Amino acid sequence: MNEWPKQYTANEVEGKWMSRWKEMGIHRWDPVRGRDETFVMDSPPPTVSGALHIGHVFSYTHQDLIVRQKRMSGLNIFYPMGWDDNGLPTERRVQNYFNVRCDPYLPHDPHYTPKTDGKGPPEKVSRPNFIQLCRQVTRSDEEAFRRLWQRLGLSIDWDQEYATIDDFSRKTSQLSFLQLLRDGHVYLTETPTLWDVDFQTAVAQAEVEDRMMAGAFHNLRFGVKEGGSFVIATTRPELLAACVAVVAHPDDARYRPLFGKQAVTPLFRAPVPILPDGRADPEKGTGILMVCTFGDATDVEWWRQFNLPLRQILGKDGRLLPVKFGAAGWDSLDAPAANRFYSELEGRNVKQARTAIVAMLRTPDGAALPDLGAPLTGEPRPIQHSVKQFEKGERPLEIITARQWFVRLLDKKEALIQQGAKIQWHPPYMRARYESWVEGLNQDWCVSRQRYFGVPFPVWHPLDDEGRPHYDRPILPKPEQLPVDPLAEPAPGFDESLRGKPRGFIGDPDVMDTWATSSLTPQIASRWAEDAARHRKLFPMDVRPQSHEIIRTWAFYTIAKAFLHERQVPWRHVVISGWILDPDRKKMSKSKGNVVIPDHLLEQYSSDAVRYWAARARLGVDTAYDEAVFKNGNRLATKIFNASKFVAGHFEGQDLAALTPAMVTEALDQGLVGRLREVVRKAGEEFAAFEYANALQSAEEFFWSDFCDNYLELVKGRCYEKEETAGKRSALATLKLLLSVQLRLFAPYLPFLTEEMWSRLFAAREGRERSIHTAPWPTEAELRAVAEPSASDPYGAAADALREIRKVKGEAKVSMKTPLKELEITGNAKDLDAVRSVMQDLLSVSGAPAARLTEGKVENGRFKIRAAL
RNA sequence: GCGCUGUUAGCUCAGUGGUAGAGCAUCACCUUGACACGGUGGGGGUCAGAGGUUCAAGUCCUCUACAGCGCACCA
Repeated sequence: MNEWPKQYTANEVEGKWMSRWKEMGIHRWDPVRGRDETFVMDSPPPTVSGALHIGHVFSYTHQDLIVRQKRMSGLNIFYPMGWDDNGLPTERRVQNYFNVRCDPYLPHDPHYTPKTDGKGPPEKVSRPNFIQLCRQVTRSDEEAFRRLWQRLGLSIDWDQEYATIDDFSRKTSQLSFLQLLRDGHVYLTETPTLWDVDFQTAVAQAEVEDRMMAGAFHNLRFGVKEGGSFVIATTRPELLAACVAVVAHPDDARYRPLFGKQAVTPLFRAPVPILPDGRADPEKGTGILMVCTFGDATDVEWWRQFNLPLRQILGKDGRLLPVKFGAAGWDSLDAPAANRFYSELEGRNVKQARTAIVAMLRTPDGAALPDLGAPLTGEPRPIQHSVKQFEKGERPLEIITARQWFVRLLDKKEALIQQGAKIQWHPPYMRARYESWVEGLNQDWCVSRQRYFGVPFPVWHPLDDEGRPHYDRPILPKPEQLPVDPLAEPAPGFDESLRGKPRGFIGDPDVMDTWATSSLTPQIASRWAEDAARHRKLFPMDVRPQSHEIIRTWAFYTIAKAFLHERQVPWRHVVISGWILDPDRKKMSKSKGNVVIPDHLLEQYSSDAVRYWAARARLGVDTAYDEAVFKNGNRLATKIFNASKFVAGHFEGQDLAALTPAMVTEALDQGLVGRLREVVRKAGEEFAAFEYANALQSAEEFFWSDFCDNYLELVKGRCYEKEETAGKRSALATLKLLLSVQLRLFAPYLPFLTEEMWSRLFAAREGRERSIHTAPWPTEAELRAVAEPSASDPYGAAADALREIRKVKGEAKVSMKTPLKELEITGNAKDLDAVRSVMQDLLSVSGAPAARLTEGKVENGRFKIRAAL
């Protein structure tokens, strides 16, 4: 037997095992075994360009706990790892890192190398060069994650690694798109779209966040063409030139006489209809409002409902476009004046335009009709109101008309809620979040992004004789051609020279929403796009672990895709990890600047200790970041090490194989095995419900209090006997069984320490038991090999009596080792029988030469002890 | 506005109708035979508040307060 060190040195041990496990191949999925004996985890591909932080450690540990317990239960584990690398976070990181901006109109420079000084205005680089930089950055970011996962001991099958931008993921994503297009679930249309003016891309409803912002009501006097005036209230005066109608509530007596007449806007003197509609709130503002193209979602509704003209004044860069009043669609009663006013706004961004237009609205010559006075009546009244923003953006979203690809979901809300109900959510109440999200959907899924580092749409558009694209006749690749890049490869049947030429083609310029690919992680991992048999073996998957803020994105889109493609749920269970809160109970996030970087923690406290901290958090429950819990983890590891060392010491010179459950003949030993059986039963049940924290708690309670504090002390006397008595053999056989079972109970949580102990004590050369992580998860049956004690609860009796004896010694302020001179135990007949069955151990631990047992009534507790020192 | 979750010891949390718990912190005591990264014992709680159901409520129901989150609204 190897020499046991005085202390456990986690860093050394942890470094050793990760590479050993790799050599042993114990994390590998076996493609031969059937679905029924396979456990499939749809592990989240982290956004690699995001900061690594303790939250990652937290939630990925949760998955690993589940996976490790299932592996020990004999299941064939499929635990892949992907990297989510495409999309805006990476682009943004590349822009900052290299100080570059993508200019898609620049030609590819094959000899491009990025500058390193990063000073001055950003360098413009071509799309292929930009993508190349993105790939370069993500490669090194992935490496950082990979290192951390390995250090943390995640039992990932690295043969199943993927990245959401790699060839196969692009193929999968494009194939999914083509199938949805074929089945009529996808359409291309020019429509008002939520638009981020900084990133200059469309975004989907799921990426929109409502944020409270300061704004102001501006009261503007409109004229009535037939005579008179009224005052509207708006928070967006800069959109006045885009006004296409005025709306008030049909029952509003103040404005009823105006319906059917024409309003005239200030400054631009555009005649617009005055319309009645129930959505106008008489209580709000002045009760009458202007409809612009487009200030908000209701504007879009009115625009559609009343078939209003489009006056787009906001450009994709968020600046006001050049427009000409007096031209078709831009009616004005005084076009020269309108154009003079507008020239003050053109080219300005929203904020600048607002300042400029408010100044003009203060002058009487801006009046809609002569003699109405300055259009701005009163001062703007500041308000706080919620404004839609891109979750990654800083300026409010605009609504801009653009051609976009959509996945049709609004007509499937009911079905998608049904799908959600077929999945078991842990904790169950998280399903409510999914449902309220689906119920609140008000747009189809906009999947096109006007960006660069993403999966391209596998689509070309034919050009007519004049070189105009026909968007209703897309040219599509054959599935076997995928992945394709329509901007780099010619459309099927065309020569590259016809790109952009009349009767030629253009490639669709957009890339897909990152979620369009991430929502296919089950299909990517199962290789749905090329291996139907493998897909059937892995899909639907068993568990999707994720955090709750992405229920509306990742969970929702994945459920939607699985439904659209196969009318299936993607997984049977969703397990939701909580958040990490900083000590002030604020969510830990990069933007708040309160994140904790995990590397030094793993050094300082060991991976096992950090995993222990993560394991104590129940699903869905937010957890305060508390280093005291890491220390607790270390204490547990140390205690297990020391207990194992003690047991190992008594195994010296013993034939371990000969210590069988049949040798457990002592009542104390049998009684304790019975208790552990309860712990094993509970742990199994808890794990079945993914409640690993509760399983840990019972194992820990048993280990610390029953095994270490009580049993080891009670049994020491027998262990140290010189002779090979039946009592000693019973003790050793019990220690072997109890320690083996307990190490296995702790193995998912403390994989390094338990493997080290297992390798010293129990590891076999071959088969499942060569590693604790493939060794069988403890079962009640295994512990039933030990006979039941004849007395009732002998261990409990011994523990209770011991507590009383310790109390006596404690009150006398003497060492627990001080022997008792006399001992009398009073209790009822049944309990005294139990005491009698463990008497040898009780005398040994108390140091009493003998004990008198007296039958009698006891006030509190089971026994009354009278002891003399 | 609608909804979900929570409120238990100084702190972090467990407790799923039957005598209020754990770890940390705190106090006192115990050091050579696994472990001072330890052991033993103690102090500390009208379980947010009010009502109700029940033989019995931290636990079930109703309302209220506070906190966090989700959804919706956004002139």
